[in-house]
Amino acid sequence: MKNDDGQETRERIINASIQLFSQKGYDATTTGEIASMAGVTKGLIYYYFESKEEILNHLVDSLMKDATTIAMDFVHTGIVQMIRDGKLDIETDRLRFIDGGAIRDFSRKVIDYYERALDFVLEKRAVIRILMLESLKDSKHHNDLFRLMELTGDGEDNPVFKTIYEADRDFTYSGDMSVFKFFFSIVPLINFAAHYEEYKVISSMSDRELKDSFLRSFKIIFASLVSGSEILLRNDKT
Amino acid sequence: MKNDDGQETRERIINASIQLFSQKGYDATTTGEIASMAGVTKGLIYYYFESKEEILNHLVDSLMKDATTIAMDFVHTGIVQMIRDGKLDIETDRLRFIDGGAIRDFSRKVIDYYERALDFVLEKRAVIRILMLESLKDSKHHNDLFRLMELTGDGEDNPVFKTIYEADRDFTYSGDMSVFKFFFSIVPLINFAAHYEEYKVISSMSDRELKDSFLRSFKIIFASLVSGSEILLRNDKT
Amino acid sequence: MKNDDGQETRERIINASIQLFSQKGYDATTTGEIASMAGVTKGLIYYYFESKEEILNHLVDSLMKDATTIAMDFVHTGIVQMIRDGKLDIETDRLRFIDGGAIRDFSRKVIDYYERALDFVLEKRAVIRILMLESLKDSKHHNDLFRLMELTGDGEDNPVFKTIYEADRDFTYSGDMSVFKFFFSIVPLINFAAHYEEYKVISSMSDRELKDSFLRSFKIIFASLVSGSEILLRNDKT
Amino acid sequence: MKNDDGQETRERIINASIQLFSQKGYDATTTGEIASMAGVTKGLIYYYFESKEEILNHLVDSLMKDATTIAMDFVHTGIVQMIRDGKLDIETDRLRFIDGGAIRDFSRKVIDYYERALDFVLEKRAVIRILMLESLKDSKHHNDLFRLMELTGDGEDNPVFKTIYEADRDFTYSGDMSVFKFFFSIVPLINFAAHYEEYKVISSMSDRELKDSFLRSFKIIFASLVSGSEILLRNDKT
DNA sequence: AATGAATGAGTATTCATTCAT
DNA sequence: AATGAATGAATACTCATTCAT
Repeated sequence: MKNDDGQETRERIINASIQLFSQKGYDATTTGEIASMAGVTKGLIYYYFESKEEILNHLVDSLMKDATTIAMDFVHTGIVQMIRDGKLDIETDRLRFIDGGAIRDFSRKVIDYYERALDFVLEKRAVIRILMLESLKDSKHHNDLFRLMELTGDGEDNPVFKTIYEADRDFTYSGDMSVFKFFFSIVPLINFAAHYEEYKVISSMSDRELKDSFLRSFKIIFASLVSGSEILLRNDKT
Repeated sequence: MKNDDGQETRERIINASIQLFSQKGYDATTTGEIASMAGVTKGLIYYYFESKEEILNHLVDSLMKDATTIAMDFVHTGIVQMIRDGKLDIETDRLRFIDGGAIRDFSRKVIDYYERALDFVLEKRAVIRILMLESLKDSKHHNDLFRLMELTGDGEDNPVFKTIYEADRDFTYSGDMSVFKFFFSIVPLINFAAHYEEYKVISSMSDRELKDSFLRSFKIIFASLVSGSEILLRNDKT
Repeated sequence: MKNDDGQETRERIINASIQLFSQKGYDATTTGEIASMAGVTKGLIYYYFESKEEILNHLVDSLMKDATTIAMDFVHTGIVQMIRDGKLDIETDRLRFIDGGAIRDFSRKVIDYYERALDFVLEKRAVIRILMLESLKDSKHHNDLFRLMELTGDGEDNPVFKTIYEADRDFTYSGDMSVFKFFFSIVPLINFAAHYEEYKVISSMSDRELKDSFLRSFKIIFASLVSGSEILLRNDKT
Repeated sequence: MKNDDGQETRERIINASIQLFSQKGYDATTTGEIASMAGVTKGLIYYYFESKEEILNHLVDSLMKDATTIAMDFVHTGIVQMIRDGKLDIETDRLRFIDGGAIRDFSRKVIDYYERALDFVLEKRAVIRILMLESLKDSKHHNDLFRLMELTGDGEDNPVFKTIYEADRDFTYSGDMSVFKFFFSIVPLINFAAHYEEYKVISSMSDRELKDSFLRSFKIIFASLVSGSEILLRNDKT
């Protein structure tokens, strides 16, 4: 198959890989299958990519890059801006707001952000599956799921943190906050996307209903964190 | 290596498989690796199992069986007993309790159950990882993760449901309740187990601290469902 | 070893397979042996054929196709033509000729055909061996030997029969005729080819002598069927 | 399965082997299949036989022994006796009889012998198949089919020959006679037995009809050899 | 850009055979 | 006589990758 536009061929290889990797897993997918689904010869794959693994890396890295962009945007328009406006102050293990209006403002921003993130992971759900599969294995992408968390977290080396860090040097999350955020916020989001198709079938809901239902659940969760003028996770036994 | 008790050999094959499948995934694990880790010859594997896949099936099926036992136990000592005692009534989309004492009673039972489930998934975390990996693929075990959910759910054909159903014919969960329970209760639990080792490393917590932190998060979540004399998921926008 | 014309490589695989299958039998031949005799790698065999069995199928099917062509040719230039010329009439269990000249004419054609068939099976004797081996087994080719017989026989579904059938609707062979034709005409021919090499050694004859001797035997057999103005197999006890 | 009479167990192994070897061929039959069909463990087979090949050897050797007995009997009661009685003289390329009565006598004996041989090969048809399969391969039993022919033939080393040889030192068959006897007498007989089941199906004849039909064919063949006071195969072109 | 022939190391599985009990 | 666990070499087949054109 001759093609003037090499980019389109490359796209076809990528899309075939996404579909196959997300269905059968990386290991169980053969280059032959990718080739035939993409409508190219096996040899041609090696013109565009150095190896099968390089295709995987490309997929995951692209996803991580897009995710970073979204997270960065939230941090900037949300947290950093509120700090600069004097509406928010980050203490050792909690975020302190100037008043009830600031909390409502922040809450809206967080929920908006979560909704945007939800749209993103649903759109990219095939790659999300691949990421989940690979993050469970001893692979190069073993830690990518955690890197997603750290995107809004407290690692020295991630760009989002650096942004926050520069805005307020005292920022740090408590351990509880981190656990909560990861396992009851990011993990549900990622898993919702990863298992979307199958869950939709067994739930008999429409796309709209399902998405709304999931967001309602998140709001309940989130509301449970907001109390009075604080967002907190107390270290004393509740 | 001769061995009178073939069962021990079989166990060694199973344990090696658990370790390898959970580390590298089923597809990337070779029978040669299983054999050498189990200290047996490749041929012997096929004396005990019909195929590599049959080993996987065995692992997953065992896990599902154990999980069912735990869930059944909770339903019996928790829900069914309270209904029989007249302390709990199950309505269309909520559980209604006779008084505050009944709620505290029930809450304790749920949290105890979650803790027991947590101990279980942590102990079996290697197999949980395998289950997660396989449930993401188009495999025989594609739906096993959902079957875990349905264990305390409302399918006509699962043993736990049948038990509840006999106790109260009107029982049913709302769609929201199901989404919440799956994505913000089971999914975090499963993922906590699956990513336990790696999370522990990056969190720098001890086993005890980590487990307690996770349970505290769950309690917050759970508390947000309890209100007055009801446990509910409201269908109106919150 | 690169080769522009893949067909030549394919031929080498086919020829090696013929040699090995006919010597050791299909089951006892390994793909490794085929590869090394053909001077290719094991993997390449699977580039040209889907499986070892597909090679076998190809060999046998080719032989059957060639045999069909030869049989068809005989039917056309022999039987059908004589019927059209009014020299031959086919009755229920015998062929009736118009006169002695017609019989001599027909006899010459049958013997010529048998000689051509003999040349064919001798040339293809390696594949004939394979066919015999497989037709003795519960394999896909279990009935191919009989299909050879039916090529000039009376099945509704074979092309030769259809040709004759169109020429004379009353045509049918008696059971005796069929037994005779198969076991004392086709079977000797096929076995002559299949055991040719070994028989030649123990008989100490040259190719020419052996072939002539075999044909003389056939002529005696054939002559015993021709009597008066008929070719027949009587149903009364001889 | 415990068994007091080891012989019966041995028989079960033999019978299972006959059935399986004749259906799938020696190479494609596994010791596991033999064991399960015989109702014994794999290990036990090696108590009774040194190897899988030894089972095959046993089957074929038994058949050859029985066949030899039948052939010997014919030679004694047929040929040798007639020679001793002065009714038959064996010349270079023909058998010369004293008169028409001697021919009828001899013919009856030959046909009786063929009929007995037919009963024998039909009874042993499973082993005959195995013999045919093996005689087509480069195996230990490569020449066993020819050894069957030589049983009434002219090899220095076979017991039947020795008997005839001692009765008349001038005995020898012409090449033609040998070709005829092998390919149009023994080969049809053996093939009739080997393909019996399948041929029966496609011919729609009963056992009785089929056997009679085959014998009638043989009689026609045989009659064509008997002419005047001689049984001959002429070396001049017929 | 694209093809398709070719490679070779690897993979699950099989199987005749052994052997301690 | 009989079992069943164990072996290890072999087997059909796969697949990521290379490369000349």
